[in-house]
Amino acid sequence: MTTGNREDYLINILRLTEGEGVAKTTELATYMNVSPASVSEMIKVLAKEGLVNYEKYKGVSLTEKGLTYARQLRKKHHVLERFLTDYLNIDHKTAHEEACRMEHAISDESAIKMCHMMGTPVDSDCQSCKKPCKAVSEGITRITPLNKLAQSESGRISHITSDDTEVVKRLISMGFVPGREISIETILSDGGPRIVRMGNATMALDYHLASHIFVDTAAESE
Amino acid sequence: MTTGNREDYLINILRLTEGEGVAKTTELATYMNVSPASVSEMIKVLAKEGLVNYEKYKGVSLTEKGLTYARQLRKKHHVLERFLTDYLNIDHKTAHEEACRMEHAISDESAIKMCHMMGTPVDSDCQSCKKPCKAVSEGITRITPLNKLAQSESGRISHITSDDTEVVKRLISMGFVPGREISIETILSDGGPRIVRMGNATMALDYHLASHIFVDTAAESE
DNA sequence: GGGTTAGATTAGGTAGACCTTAACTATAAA
DNA sequence: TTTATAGTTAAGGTCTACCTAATCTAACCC
Repeated sequence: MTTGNREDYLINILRLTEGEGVAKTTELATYMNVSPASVSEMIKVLAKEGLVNYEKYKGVSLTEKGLTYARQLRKKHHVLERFLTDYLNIDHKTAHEEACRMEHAISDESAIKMCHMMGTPVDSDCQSCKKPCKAVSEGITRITPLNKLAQSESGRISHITSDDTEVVKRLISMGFVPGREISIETILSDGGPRIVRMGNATMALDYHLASHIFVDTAAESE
Repeated sequence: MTTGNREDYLINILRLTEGEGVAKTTELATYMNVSPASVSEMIKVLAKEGLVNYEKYKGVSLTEKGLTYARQLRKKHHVLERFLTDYLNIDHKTAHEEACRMEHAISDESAIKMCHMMGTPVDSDCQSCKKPCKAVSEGITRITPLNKLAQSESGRISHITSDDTEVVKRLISMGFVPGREISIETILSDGGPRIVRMGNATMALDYHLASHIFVDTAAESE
């Protein structure tokens, strides 16, 4: 793992190379408010770690490894930023600044799980983000809204999603936490409440509310 | 703001001084796996910032300011750790390590709001945490157990939960179905039964039983 | 092709955060 | 009062990250 600062360089290189193929030293220096000399120096370090392609006087670009790393970072940033604004009600500017700090501290695993928790792709124009989230929530396993599950079926909560943040918050506070095992005890009527069991708690849940909880039926027992 | 490392020193001083009044240099050094010399040095820095009381050869203790700071950090740690384990299903050991990193990055504001989001006090022996959490968590979501509702208050049943499946089933069979409007007609005594009205039925309900029914008081008529 | 110049690189240096070892000093218990 | 233990200072090392100044290169124009 590299330092937070190095990670910032990577992200900025990603930003600058997204359109063009390479980022120029001066360009990057201006962007980051440091001297070109500092950039040259840092680039060499990053090159030594195999994160950037570097040909003297020709500008930098990310290697495959660096690209993955940088995208991952950006994803973390988005995931955190979104969490801060949507779940904690932090204003966007503050959330952004905070995400800038936290993106260096959060692990890959947590970022992905956070993404799942929030249920939706984090950033519509972030491919590396969109895909894994989608993939995990739809492709790999059978994800079904809780209200579509038959009696006695069970699985693991994959994610919770709703247009309404409040609904998500409420469900989570009720204990519908992604990752937990859940099973349908009883279905009272077709469009009626579901009685479900999670761990050693049983609860009855409105049909409509249940539709926001997505269950991975492939992951029964651990 | 100090660096992450300095913050670690503060937390560890807090830990070691919690029982005794002061932490000894060597003790702290052993605890943190650094030389006593490093501790002496750092202590001086922290003293200069007004975070610790330091008398040569007499050990360190936190000043009021340092105590607040350190408690805040510990709170952040707990809040994050709890979020990681409960919401993201990260195992405890990993969550702890990650919280150690993130506690230095998260803002006070976010930590508090995160605490609110999770609804419960983060740490039972952390006063500064206990209070605000309770207050706001009840404020924001306005989901209240039926037995805590005041007379003539009303709302919509959000969910029913209990360790005991039978209890949930019984309540459902009595007509306490999520989604239904409910109001408190009469409170017989503080810990006594509630007489409630749902639709055109009235019934009396044991105080304890009522505690399993959660009512959303914000959503009266939809 | 040769000169000019903008841009990039190297060299060398500063500063801060931590850490270490080694030598010295205070404290308190025998 | 002595002495062991704990604590402190001094001196110095490493690492990260930055800077300025000087040098170098590529590329473009004539």
